[in-house]
Amino acid sequence: MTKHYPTARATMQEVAAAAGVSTATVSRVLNSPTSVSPELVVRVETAMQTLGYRPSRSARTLRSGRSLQRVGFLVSNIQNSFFTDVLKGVEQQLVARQIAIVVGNSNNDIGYEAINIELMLEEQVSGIIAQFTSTQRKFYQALLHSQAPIVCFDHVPEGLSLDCVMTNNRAAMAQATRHLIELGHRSFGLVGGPLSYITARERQAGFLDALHAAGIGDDAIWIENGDWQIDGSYAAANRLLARTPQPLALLTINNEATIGTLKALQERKLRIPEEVALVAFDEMAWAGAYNPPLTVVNQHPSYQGNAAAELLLARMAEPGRPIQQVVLEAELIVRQSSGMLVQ
Amino acid sequence: MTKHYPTARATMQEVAAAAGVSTATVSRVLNSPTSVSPELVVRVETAMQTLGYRPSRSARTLRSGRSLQRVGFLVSNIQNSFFTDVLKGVEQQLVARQIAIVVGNSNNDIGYEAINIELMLEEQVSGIIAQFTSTQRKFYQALLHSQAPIVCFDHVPEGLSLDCVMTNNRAAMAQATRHLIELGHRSFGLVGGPLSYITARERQAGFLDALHAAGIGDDAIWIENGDWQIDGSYAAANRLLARTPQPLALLTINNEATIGTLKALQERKLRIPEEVALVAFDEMAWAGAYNPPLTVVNQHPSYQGNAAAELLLARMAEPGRPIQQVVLEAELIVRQSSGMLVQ
DNA sequence: AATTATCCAGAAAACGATTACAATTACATT
DNA sequence: AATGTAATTGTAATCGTTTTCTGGATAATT
Repeated sequence: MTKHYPTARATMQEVAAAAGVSTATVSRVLNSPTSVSPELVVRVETAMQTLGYRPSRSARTLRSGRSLQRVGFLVSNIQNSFFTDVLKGVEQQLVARQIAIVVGNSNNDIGYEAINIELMLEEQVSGIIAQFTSTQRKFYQALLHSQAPIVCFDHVPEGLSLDCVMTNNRAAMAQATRHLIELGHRSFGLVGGPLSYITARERQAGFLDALHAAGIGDDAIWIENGDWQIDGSYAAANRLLARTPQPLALLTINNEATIGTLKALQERKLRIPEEVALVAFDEMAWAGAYNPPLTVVNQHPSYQGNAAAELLLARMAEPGRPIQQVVLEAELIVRQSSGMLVQ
Repeated sequence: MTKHYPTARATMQEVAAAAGVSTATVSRVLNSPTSVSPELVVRVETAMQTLGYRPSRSARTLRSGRSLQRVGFLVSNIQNSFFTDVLKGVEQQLVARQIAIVVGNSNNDIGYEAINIELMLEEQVSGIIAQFTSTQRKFYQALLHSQAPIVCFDHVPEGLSLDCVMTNNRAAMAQATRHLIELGHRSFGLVGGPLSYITARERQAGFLDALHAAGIGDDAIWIENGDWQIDGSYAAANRLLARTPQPLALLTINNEATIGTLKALQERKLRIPEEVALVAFDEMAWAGAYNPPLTVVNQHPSYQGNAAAELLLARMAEPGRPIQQVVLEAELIVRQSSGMLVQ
């Protein structure tokens, strides 16, 4: 008994003919089976089975207007594990609901981002989950006017009110810094990010909050900002290490900054945590396998993805609902790079 | 002079009316502008501009049958950087051509993979670039019968003939092993993968090729196979390290195996490369920032993505063309984890 | 028993594009 | 001047669904 795989795609017409009903009935079986007599339901369903019927999304979307079935996922760098971790969370929520995900990767380029946005709108995505490349509102005018439901994560462009999910960045960074203080470190460096991003500003503020609260003087605080990416952070870390006394306790602003910093440390043959202690923002698959294992701030990215998907679904279902922000607390995972109280 | 953003989406009808032409002409301006008089082209184009017209992909796809505009990208684990690196390469090729990418992540689960495949087929993707979760043909019958153009990368399920792009795995692993031999190492371990995958078998074969060619006896060769993933590889590495004399030269079968192995090494406080030398399969963003920097085999994933996209485009354009395999040579990036000739 | 309400299924009109075909025009050829 | 040809443009059918509207059958109410 071999299963039958039709060569060409069967249409609703053919299913209707095979079941001896009208296409309207087939459609009803698909969309609201309760409104069709049980007898016909089975007849139609077996017809669908044997013909290997698969409804055309294009036709559905075209006819019904709404396309509850396609969602865009836009990020600045698809190679960054934070974003793919979020994507996984989004996927979990959406695939179960038969919603396809269209990905767009701007690769940190506003131009590509614009192309991707256009593409998504043409695709008639019913919503977009985005980590925008820029903080400037002007780049998103067209998107905003398209009326598409949007959920941001990581950061929201200046002056826009949108649903979003974020980490409590200030508290997270403060906690990480406090951890370093409690370990007895006395001078502190931050490999930061571009201050045009609220995310970078908040994390920096958290860093300073903790330091000032502990009465650490400004002469023991160094900050160099990179560009969220490996190379820029590598340069920033090098600037920092060149003018900084050791021992030093270092924090990084995100996962790529961590890699750049590690590279700089590695090249300068500085020992972690003896000469330079480190707490990294963002958990990474290999953080526990690093030598030494890295103490990190975990933003729970896949959970953020879940939350973003839920927000989007809610917004799509009820466009008029109030704008909502979901703020998640991060978790400090203490490993060895931050140094130890007892050596 | 503010740009006009229409609230509701304009249709081709409206554009036609605004430009004082028929919808056929508007369509032609879109699809083969040369067949329309220049004068009308500009009239139509300005009408599209002012109305903010954006063609409906659903309608296009429905009417034209072909949907040259949507491609599926299916992987077993979207969190694995090798796959996202490939995705980036695919993206580069496709977005420029206005083709959207629908991602599917099976998360190493055949069931989820099947759901994703169904979803993609419903989406009427015009082709699929896939890194299949299983090697067993039976899981892909429905997909195959759908007639959708498919390009595999990483591996091809048993007994299927499909376009694909792969690394010359055997040669790559042999080269890596030879590197270790030349460095003077004398016993060798492999943290391998499931041998049901041709990819794992080939890499293992390359490992043995080089060893046998150098006259290394079987008593100096250890192999433990994991599951391509971190945890399984961690366990395999632990088995290996438990029954292996040091010094040892180790190879890993992929990036996740590397992380698992590193974790095991780290826990056992084994020094790299003094006690255990290491060559890792797959370049990773942080490989050069590890302590010590990791010698790796680089598969050029984003280039593989480019190639896969090109293959798919070619197949979509000409379904009858002969099946083609693209085999890429990998590159050994020598850093410090493999040990040094001169200490 | 007559009337009304309820339910179910079909007919047919959309949705927004593409495209075969027909019609018009302009131009070249004789 | 008449005819043929090529280049443009328009008309209308069509893609595969959903959905409104309508009719007929059955059940419920009086």
